Amino acid sequence: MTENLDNPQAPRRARTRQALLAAGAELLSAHSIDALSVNDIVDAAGVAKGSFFNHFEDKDAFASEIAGAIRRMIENRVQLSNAEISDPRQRVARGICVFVQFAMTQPKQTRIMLRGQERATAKDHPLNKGLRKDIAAGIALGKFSAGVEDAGFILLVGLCSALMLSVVNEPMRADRITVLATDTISLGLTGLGVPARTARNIVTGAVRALVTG
Amino acid sequence: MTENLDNPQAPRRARTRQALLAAGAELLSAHSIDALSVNDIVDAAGVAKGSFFNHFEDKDAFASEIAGAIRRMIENRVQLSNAEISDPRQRVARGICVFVQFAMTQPKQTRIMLRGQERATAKDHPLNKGLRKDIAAGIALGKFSAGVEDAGFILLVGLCSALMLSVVNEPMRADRITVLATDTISLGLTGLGVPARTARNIVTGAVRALVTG
DNA sequence: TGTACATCAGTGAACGCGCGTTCACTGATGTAC
DNA sequence: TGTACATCAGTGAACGCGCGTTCACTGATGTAC
Repeated sequence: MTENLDNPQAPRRARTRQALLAAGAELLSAHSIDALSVNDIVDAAGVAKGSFFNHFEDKDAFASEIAGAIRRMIENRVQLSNAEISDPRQRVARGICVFVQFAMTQPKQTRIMLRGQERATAKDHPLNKGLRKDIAAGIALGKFSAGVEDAGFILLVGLCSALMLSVVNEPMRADRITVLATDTISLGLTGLGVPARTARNIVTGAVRALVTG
Repeated sequence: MTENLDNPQAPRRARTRQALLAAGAELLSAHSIDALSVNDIVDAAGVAKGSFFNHFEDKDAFASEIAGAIRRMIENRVQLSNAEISDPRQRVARGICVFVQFAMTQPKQTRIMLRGQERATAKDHPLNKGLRKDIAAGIALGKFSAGVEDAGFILLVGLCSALMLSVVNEPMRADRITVLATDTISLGLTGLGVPARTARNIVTGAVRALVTG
């Protein structure tokens, strides 16, 4: 992105690049990169075949670029939404809310994200590191049960994925999604040892702040 | 399968078919069907290219056959393991244990199963119907909190997927998996409203009966 | 049991199509003065 | 501002390769008698 600002011919180049990325995001929401041809991509983008290789090494680099952009987008949103929040229970609830919100508003990007989820529980992923840190902090503060570091992590990651999957796969009105997310995240926190009523209050607040508002 | 018994030439035909399916299971555990060529498959199976089309309409039918066989296998195992169990809490715990066990012993099939999980939360899937029925029964009996039909379902489906993903992606000794599964499923039941200590007892019993034993 | 025949499944060469990739050319954009 | 030039990105025809699919042939298996 930075190089575009330095380069006086950026606008034209950037337009082509964006057209390709947008077409790719559209197509990849329905098919794996292996199921797509470069012809499919350039036809959808309305550019010549040769242009594809002006911008991307090959199909796989193209797909990685798109997946990476989506990942960075959601990482930013989670971090932003939790910047001023210190309570680990709230941080966890708000983080998952951001994902649900993303699934509601960007179903296509969400499908791409969910398809590449072989590494969803990998410990080196920034988002997973953050979640693990929040869980550890919650345990240290006595807000979560002792010893749930690993199991709690798996519970919450799974819950978040399954919730997003439901949102993008089942046609639902926004208010229905809000209720479902509130219920599901509350159960998750309850599982981690937060009293059921407290969990619900915390989650309701998070949903109000991030999804409804 | 039945036609093989009627057909006197079954053995030879069945052998070729099995070689193709076994090679497919191996290859599909690492790549999507779109990333594989028929050449890849017949080379791995050690049969001639033409034979592939004696047995399967095309690549997609071949992949469906393999995925379907895996799905039927796990459905059978879950049903068998719960045939004599009526307590919904136990049924849920044992069902998830069967999945974990499967992930431990059949990591390749598990990867194939997890890759095709776009429909993991679909309501018409037999396993999902069963899980929903168990949750409803648990609520009716007062064993699970009121109103957790949908949220509890999402929580448990997500937990089960994330647990399997961890098992196949992170190298772990069997005893570590046992502990992790026990912890995670316990948190899940706790989330659904089962008292933490009761949940742990139920899950420990299920794990003993199905994974350890 | 042995022989002649029928059926069936396996084989791999051959086909043409569509793919990823290249590159000489065109036209747009920016720069010098 | 206008003109000549340089640079850069877009274009699409052309390439050869590997793909999915077909099919005439071979050899294995089973049947008749």
